[in-house]
Amino acid sequence: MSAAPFSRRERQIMDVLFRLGKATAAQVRAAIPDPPSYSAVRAHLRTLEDKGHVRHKAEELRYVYMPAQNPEKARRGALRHLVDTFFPGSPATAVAALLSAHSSELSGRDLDELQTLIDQAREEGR
Amino acid sequence: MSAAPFSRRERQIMDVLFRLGKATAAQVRAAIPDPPSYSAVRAHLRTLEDKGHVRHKAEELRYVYMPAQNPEKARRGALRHLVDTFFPGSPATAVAALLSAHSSELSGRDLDELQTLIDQAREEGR
DNA sequence: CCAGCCGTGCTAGATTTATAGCATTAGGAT
DNA sequence: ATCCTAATGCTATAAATCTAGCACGGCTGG
Repeated sequence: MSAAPFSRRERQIMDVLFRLGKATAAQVRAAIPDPPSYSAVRAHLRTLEDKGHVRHKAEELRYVYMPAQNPEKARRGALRHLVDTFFPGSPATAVAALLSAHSSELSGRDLDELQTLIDQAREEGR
Repeated sequence: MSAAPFSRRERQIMDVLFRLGKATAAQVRAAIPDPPSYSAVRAHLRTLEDKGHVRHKAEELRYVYMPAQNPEKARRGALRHLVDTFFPGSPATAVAALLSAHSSELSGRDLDELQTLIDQAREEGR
């Protein structure tokens, strides 16, 4: 369990990897707002790999790094953590906040799908 | 901008404060899974206060700490960060994931409110 | 009164994180 | 073949985090 927490830089790097899916050391560095040296990024990637949070493949003479954990699982964990700390006990508020923050970016099709989910929830809750 | 990053412990402590709203040093310590010494928690709270992330009130002879930032703003920031890193470019997926993860905990009234939000989004998107 | 119990402030030290620089290897071009 | 570029592995050191312990002050009960 223990959810091995990350240091500041490690957290930044893991976030980049989750966002990009996979990336070289240089790409990771480029995606960090206040980037440290290339060397430092590589060192962090190595230690993250040692700890089992990241893995790499050799690709075109380069190393391409990616999160070791199943992305879906990581997403669920992040969601749960966020709901627990910022919307404790009221997931509905979380959904509402998320929805209203992005309402203008949602397509009609998106809204249809959400509609379906809500209808399903009503079915279950009956 | 720069989103002043926290160290591992600082992050843990801030999360507890957001979850509880306000808490004494002892309560913060109790809420941390693998707690450091009471002294260490106090030291962290002090440095967090120096940096302006936390403030305290004297209450019943004790210090009660709370986040300095507007909780609503912090929530919005956390949501945006999560969507950006785990659901880049597809907020709809994020909403869907959140919704299906908690569908069983939502009351009929909750669902009504979400319904309203979706309807509003349709209006706007027209 | 005064001893014991909280609570705080502070400082010094251990531990972890973060960084840079150097050595080495592989490929591609001249 | 040899040089140049671009990548990796490693190690030493700088910087920040994390921690514990001690000193002090105020309340409270005997």
